[in-house]
Amino acid sequence: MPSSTRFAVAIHALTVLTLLRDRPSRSEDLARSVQTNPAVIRRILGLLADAGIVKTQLGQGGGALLAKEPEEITLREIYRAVEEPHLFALHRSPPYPKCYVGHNITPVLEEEFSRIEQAAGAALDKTTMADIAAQVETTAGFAFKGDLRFPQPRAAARKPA
Amino acid sequence: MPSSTRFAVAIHALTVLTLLRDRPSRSEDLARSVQTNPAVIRRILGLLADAGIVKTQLGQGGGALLAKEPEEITLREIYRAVEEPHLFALHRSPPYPKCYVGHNITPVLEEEFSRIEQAAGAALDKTTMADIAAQVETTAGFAFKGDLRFPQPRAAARKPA
DNA sequence: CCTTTGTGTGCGTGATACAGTTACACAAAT
DNA sequence: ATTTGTGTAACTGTATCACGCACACAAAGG
Repeated sequence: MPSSTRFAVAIHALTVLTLLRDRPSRSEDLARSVQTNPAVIRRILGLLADAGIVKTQLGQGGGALLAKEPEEITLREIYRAVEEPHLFALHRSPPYPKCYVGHNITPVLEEEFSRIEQAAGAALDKTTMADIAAQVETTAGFAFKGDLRFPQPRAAARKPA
Repeated sequence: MPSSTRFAVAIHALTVLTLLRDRPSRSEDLARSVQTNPAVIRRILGLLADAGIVKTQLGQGGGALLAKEPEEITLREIYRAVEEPHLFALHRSPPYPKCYVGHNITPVLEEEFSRIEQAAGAALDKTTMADIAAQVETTAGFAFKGDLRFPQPRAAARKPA
């Protein structure tokens, strides 16, 4: 298991953005859905923005939006944007060069790991954010109607006090 | 990148065992080739032994041996023996259940991650320790002749003092 | 212009996983 | 009985995270 949960959080946030389409999402609202701190969301959104996947609007009424169509955002792009590139680690310190194996194992491992990462990458390429959003709707059992049902949509729509 | 280098170290050690065939390898010698501490090697060998990949002989002249043929040891088995099972992590704490996305995203992520791990697993299954050993010999440019050329093969074969 | 809203970011904290290291009990061979 | 080598426990240092606070800056709207 990787130490980082950024990939899962990024997909979660992007799912919200996909469902809300043109309505900007604030980091505070995304954080509530993910159950984390707004700063964590902002950092991940920053990585996604660097990759051209999302864009953000400052100020009142602002927030994050998708920068391209959900059909064009693959899981591979997201992974590359928020996680370390390698799935497998090599030795911490280089192996003993005077040993037959130590001297020759590294390029073999690199080639082998690269081959497996390519296979995983191909699998990641098969799914887009449009697919994820559709799967979420299927899991929910009913189509998304524009309301995430956050408890406090902003201030208090139901709390007159 | 995963935090652990156990997979790479395990493949390295098993390559030595494959090349040496029936000669037991001591954790001290494996540690020198990998450039680490013998206890680290013993821990990893312990995991590989639990998985039935290696066996060890105690006492003088002892060490580690393969428990099965190199052609029957796949990278997938090795990975499973020494690493955490999951390539991707879910949220640290569960998402907000009252949110449409938070309530439904987890099973979608699990299914998607499982699909990708299967693809990686299939790629890992394609390579055996026999393949790795052969690739190391190719990289070396000459076949292994039974001598790893550790500097101090035990005591001192070349150091008369 | 000034207040409100919201992002971007730097810094400190605590938790966790890992490699590395030492030490020691136990098993096997001679 | 001595030597050799494994298995394992305990401890350390280090890196990576998520987390959370705080504050500067940008944009919108009165």
